[in-house]
Amino acid sequence: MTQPDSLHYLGVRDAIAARIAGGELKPGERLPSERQLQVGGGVARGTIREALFQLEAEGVIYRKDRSGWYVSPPPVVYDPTRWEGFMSYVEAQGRRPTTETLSKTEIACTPVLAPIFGRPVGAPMYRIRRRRSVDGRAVLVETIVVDAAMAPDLLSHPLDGSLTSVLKSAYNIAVARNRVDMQPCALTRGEAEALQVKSGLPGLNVVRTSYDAQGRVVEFDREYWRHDALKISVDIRVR
Amino acid sequence: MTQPDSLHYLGVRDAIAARIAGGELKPGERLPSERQLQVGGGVARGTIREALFQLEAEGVIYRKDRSGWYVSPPPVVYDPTRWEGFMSYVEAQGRRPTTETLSKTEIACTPVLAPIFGRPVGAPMYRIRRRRSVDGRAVLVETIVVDAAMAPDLLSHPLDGSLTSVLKSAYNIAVARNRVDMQPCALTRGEAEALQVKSGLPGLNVVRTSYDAQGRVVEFDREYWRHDALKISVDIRVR
DNA sequence: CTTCATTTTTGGTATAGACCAGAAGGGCGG
DNA sequence: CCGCCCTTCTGGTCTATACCAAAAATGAAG
Repeated sequence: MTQPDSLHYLGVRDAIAARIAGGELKPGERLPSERQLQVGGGVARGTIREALFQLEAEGVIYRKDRSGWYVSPPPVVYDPTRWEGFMSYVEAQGRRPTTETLSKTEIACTPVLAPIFGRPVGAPMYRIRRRRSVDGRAVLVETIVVDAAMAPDLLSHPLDGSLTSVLKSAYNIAVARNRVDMQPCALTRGEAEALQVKSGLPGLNVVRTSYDAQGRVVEFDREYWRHDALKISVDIRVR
Repeated sequence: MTQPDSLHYLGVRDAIAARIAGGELKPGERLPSERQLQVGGGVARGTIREALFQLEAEGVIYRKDRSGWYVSPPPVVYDPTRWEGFMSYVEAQGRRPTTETLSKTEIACTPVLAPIFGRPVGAPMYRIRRRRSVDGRAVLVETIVVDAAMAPDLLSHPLDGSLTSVLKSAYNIAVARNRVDMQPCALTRGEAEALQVKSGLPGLNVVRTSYDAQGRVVEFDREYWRHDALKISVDIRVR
């Protein structure tokens, strides 16, 4: 798989990357349109797009559907072992976090959820869907499930902040253990729509299960992140 | 960004995905060629490729340059907080790990490495480049740097196994702390070539810094993973 | 000023055709 | 049997064109 350095789209890619690295185009700024990038220099739009796709995979640029290509802001650093919640760690990095609650409903425990929570199928659960943004750009959508028996009337509390602190202050439920799974994925229909990206774009699937001191599942959370919005950082002392 | 379900390439994608999910095509098996997938049903090769790219992003299939598309094997689970080394945790999952040493050289400490190791620029260091595979498929390339003063004559030891255990048994150096950073990236020229993938494909960049009990940097390791080869899993007790 | 409808621009999808370099396979000669 | 060459197949790149739907810009009307 040797590469001859002479591929057309790689040249286009590097030219654009240079303009970004050189500060000519700043984070959040819009790139010239694909047709403008052709300039007339005998390059097909498909070739321009190939270059843009590469930069997108690198996290250098992102797109808004039918609006244009934009320079990506720096990613948020996330340490799964330190659990302060989205709002505080984004703020700690000098960024502006926001949360929107997309829906909150009471559901019946499904066959998938039952073994996770150790509760019978049909038991009442709360499901909360939220979208979280950094500096106005949506970076993740999440679906949280909580056992209704542990936190009755949860949905009447404010849900646009830290759910963990609501559970602690209103129900005296403390998280003692966290299990986090992460895997690259493609964003499908539902998540892509909520993140306002094209379906099929790469993303990161983060599944977090929180347990209390008795080992009961407090919170089951599935998050879909934009692949370019996150940087994972873990610092551990070996026992 | 509503999507009308009627897009041609999504239909093609789902048809192929169904054949894989249905067991007609098994992990490691080769898909029919792009031109064969056109069948004559009035679909352009570009549309077929669009569908294949999506499945690739999802980790369902992967490609070998100019050879064909293949069904992906399941990913390896990796827990950055548990540090047994590549060989043992891959084996523990019933897979066959292999390591090749691509190069091993003594280098002078660079301006980038100097502050990491707390050593002057020009100090002798060892640099080891390795490629690691699972069941015969290359999944990562890594570049390890070790301070030569801490592990004199390191390069004469066998390097195709666990480096950590070599450091421990031969030099009595134990890792007390690990720092791991992970970020989605695009695989560039060098890594892509070593992994035998096309340059620009998405990957995961893992940077691990290991410290001993005195806080000295024992090992600085930069890994580039295929994006579809890895699943990250962390389990932590909250203090 | 705001509001609403229209036009323009933009990226998204799709077709068709072309050529290339590398992989794979077959056959030939040793 | 092995090794080498040549052909075939395959994905990789690129051009050119076309049409669509959504976003953005524009302009008219209130």
